[in-house]
Amino acid sequence: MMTQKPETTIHDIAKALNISASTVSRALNDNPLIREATRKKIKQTAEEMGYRPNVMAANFRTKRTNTIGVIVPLINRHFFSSVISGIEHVAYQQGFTVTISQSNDKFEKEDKIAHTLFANRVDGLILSIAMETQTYDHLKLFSDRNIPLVFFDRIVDEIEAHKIVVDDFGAAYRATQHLIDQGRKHVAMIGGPLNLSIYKNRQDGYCKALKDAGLDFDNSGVVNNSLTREDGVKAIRKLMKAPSKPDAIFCANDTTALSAILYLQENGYRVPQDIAIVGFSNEPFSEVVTPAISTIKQPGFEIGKKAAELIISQILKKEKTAKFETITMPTELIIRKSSVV
Amino acid sequence: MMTQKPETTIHDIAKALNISASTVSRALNDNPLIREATRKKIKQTAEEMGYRPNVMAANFRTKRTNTIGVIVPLINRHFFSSVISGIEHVAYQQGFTVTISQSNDKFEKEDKIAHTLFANRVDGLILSIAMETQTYDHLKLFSDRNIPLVFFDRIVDEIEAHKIVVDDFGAAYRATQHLIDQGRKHVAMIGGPLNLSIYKNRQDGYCKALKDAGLDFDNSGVVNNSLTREDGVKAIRKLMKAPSKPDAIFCANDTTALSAILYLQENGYRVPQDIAIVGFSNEPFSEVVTPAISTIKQPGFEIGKKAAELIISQILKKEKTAKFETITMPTELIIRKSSVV
DNA sequence: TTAATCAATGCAATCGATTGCATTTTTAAT
DNA sequence: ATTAAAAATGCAATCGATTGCATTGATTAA
Repeated sequence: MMTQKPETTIHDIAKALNISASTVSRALNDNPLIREATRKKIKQTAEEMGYRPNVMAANFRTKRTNTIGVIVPLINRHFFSSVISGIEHVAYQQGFTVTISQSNDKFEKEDKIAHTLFANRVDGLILSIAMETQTYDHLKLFSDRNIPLVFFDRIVDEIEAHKIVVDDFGAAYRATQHLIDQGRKHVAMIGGPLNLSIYKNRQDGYCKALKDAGLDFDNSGVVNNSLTREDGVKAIRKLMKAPSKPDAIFCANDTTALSAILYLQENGYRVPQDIAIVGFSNEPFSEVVTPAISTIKQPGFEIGKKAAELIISQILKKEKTAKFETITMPTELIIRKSSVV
Repeated sequence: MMTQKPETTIHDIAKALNISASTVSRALNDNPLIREATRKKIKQTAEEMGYRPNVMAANFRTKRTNTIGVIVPLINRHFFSSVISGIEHVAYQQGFTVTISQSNDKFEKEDKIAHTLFANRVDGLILSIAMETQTYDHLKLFSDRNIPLVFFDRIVDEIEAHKIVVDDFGAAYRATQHLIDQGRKHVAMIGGPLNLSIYKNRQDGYCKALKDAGLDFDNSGVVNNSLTREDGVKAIRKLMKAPSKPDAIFCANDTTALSAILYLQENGYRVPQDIAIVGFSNEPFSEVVTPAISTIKQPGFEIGKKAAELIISQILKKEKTAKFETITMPTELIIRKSSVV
């Protein structure tokens, strides 16, 4: 079999042209110190010799990897994969590489991944924390050493960093208000774990809307769970067994909204006539279910783009003085059949 | 502000313990040459000194990155994100990092990404090629240098490598046969670009099923396009304008199946009564649309796991002699309402 | 023409871990 | 106790690109 031909290095090029390796290095990096003619000749020779820069050597020397780490709860989830897609889009344009991991909503895995990415010297980290996560030492690892950090969606208040969120409170408020506008009096809610601010905010928005409308807020009208398809079924079952049945439900995601709709239909209720439903996130299925699910659209791709832009600008600028900002991306209440008779 | 405290290196540890750096290095890597007691002491000191290995230095020296590159057409696509999820799952267990890029189905981007990943010295590459891709020099880059390569789904016949596919031919055959079993006589097809073998195979399976059933194969009964939602609408419109209207349609993906269903419903046709539909891929929405779409389920997560296993085993074993195999993963025809009256 | 200035290029150290080979220490056997 | 064998550790080169500083060559002003 063929033996690996050894890679050509800048030293080989230098030798071939009878110049020094430093000049070659500078020329290839378009350093203005090098004369145009020299640069041209060097680049041409490099081309001819099939030179491929050894990125690892450069990274090692410069202490930069041009790599952005990303941790999401689950890659295989429309919102998150959209965000990743946006991140990758921007990162690629700027010459960065994106390394992706999923926490599976487990703290332990998130912790290990963070350490791995740290050890791999990613230039920055973009993440949305796991449902389980309640302590943040693994993230302080980054912030303590001034490695840029950007949170999106599921953010951490305790750590100073750029954060990208949507106006969960406002969106939930408008969703609930919309249900009330439809004449509903008993608006229940299926909510997520309250240690995550997004779910807390959605719930607060829901409560505020009820209060502002002068509707009684009855605690039994809210069920919190982890928002899976199965948990959704348990939740809707519980809600329908309560003494005062709801005539509308605001769900903290579309998955549980779907659970609710299917359960209700199977049990002889009509959606939206008997019970109106609004979800959150605008999953691809929401548009095509019958009835189509009214929901809050979150701009996943844009969030990803913004996150990448923020982290790259932090990576590139030396000044670590930057004020950290929390950016709120716009949402849109999409009204479909599930909430309007 | 605080100044960056310099990282501790193995030399620092060596100095602290008055031993050599090589011993430290070996101890930390659990090299059996080092005595148990020594190892223990070293590890403890490393811990105390807050030692963090410089992965870049190690990578540079060992010429391995423990990184697997992945290129998919679009991250934000259920099948692909499922595969990625599977890849990440296995890679993580084995201590590998996964770098992900999307080609957006553009050859040019795929080409650039491949070069970037190559320059970054990924230990292996897993990919599903872009619709546009017709030449493979950017992939030979890897195969020529014995860098493991695994194709999945959209494979390349011209390059020797492990390949993971599903039995597109058989699945399409069964899907078509299923439609014929329902008494349909004019089964049309919405197909993909034929330069991709998966679409070629699906089309061949469809044709074979028609022939075996003694049904006339009428060329006007097939429309090929790039299988987007919009193209699906164009395709179904074209099919319905043809002189002999179909009474069933096999679609090469669920997206176009959905296009067809929505178009037909808007235009007064009943699905499945007037026209039966079968899709391909089992997208999340397919189950919940009305009517639910009959489709072929592809095990994305499993494909990802298998791909990762294959590439890692290649990376770890020195022998480059391995016979390349093409693994066919099982599919399942899921019969739902869209094809059965 | 000569010194002074600026533009190009070269020298050599450096980044931190790994590893083949040499050397020392320990263990076992006589 | 002595030596051979085995086990543990150390030495020093190495990976390839980068970069501060030194040096050379070219240009300009006096």
